[in-house]
Amino acid sequence: MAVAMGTDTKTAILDAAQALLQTRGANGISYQHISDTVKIRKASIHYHFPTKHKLIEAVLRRYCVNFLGLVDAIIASDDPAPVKLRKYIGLFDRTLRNGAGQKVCLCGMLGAELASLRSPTVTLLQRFYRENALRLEKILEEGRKRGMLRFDGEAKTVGMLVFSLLEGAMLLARADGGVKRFRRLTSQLLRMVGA
Amino acid sequence: MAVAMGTDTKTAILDAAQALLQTRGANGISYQHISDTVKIRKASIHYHFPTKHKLIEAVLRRYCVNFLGLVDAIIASDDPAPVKLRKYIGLFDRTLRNGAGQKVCLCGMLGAELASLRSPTVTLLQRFYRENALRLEKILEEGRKRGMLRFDGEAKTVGMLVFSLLEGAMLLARADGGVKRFRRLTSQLLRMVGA
DNA sequence: CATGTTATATCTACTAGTAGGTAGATGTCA
DNA sequence: TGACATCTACCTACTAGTAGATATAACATG
Repeated sequence: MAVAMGTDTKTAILDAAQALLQTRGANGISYQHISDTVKIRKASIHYHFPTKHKLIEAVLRRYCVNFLGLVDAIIASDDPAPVKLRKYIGLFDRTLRNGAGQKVCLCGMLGAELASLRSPTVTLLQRFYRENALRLEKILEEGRKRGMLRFDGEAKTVGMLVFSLLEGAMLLARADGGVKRFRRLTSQLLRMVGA
Repeated sequence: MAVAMGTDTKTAILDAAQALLQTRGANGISYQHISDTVKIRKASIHYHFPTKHKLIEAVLRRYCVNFLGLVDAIIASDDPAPVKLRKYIGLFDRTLRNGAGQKVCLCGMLGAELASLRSPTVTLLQRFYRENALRLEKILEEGRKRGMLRFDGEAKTVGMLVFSLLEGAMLLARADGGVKRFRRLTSQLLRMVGA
């Protein structure tokens, strides 16, 4: 089953690459690292993803689709805004938990390495940031309108603020304090938007 | 003047390394990059800093002392808390501006690359985070006591939140929106602590 | 004051290992 | 047979780090 096998391998490569990217970053990993994890030869990875840039781009593309899909599901639910917000934060919390406290958001990591990335990847990254801020704005605005959230200022700005904080808090929590600290920070954040 | 010359070179190496670290990260730079910038041979860098880890550690150590020194000066002034907070944020703002929008806080960058760092560097990084949170707590608590700041929750937690946001906002602003976006985020932050 | 000594600092030239990437043979299945 | 997938073997470029020669300047001694 050449086609099916190939697809599985491709997914396995993407999975391994993503996990490595989230812990060590783009400049901290090599095809050899991925090869060791997936148990496939280095050259075979090049067959599926001819260059490292293309591989990173593919990982990022898949990550964005998945992540924003989860966010959209949260938004589509009929939960009240504070619950939606909690669930949104839960996505980040889960990443921190699943990676044994060593993984951060892929886009936070790549954001730090921005100078090493190429055009399609950078554009994807920017879009990811914007899409998240946009969705948070939506949740916040709706929550405020229904009196379930309370904060001053534009919902758009607060949305960006929430997103920035989550990315920053993940980095800091990984270095010091772990999930526990992350939760203390997000609880405080929720309090500050009146949730 | 062997001694004086050596000191200057050492400083020049630290300066170049820091600038490169803030834009490209630890895994994104090499002794050759520094050599090109400082106009000294690669081997001469090894004379001053035998290994890359030692060099990074030295850069970080100097950065922490400088940065915390500036923060302490802000705290020691008799400005009201909201002004102190603004000045503190100004330190990050300046980094973003000076680096033509390409530099982020050294400790935010190294935080992302945590998995590639070694023990003394990691410890320094953790200390830097704690020291900043501590100083912010001080400013926040004092401001609230005097009625010049208004927020719910522990000052300690809010201090960590402010710091996390600043680190996160720098990363995001560099990728998308620049200094302008950074300022919009920090203005909103100030608003949320009643400044 | 001239001279030899020593420590500091820089250089050229090298090593072993790893990086990303390629060529081409081999296997495998429809 | 032919497309897909994987392999071995290799290439060139770059990595961190080392060895050893050389320059320089402060210092001690006759």
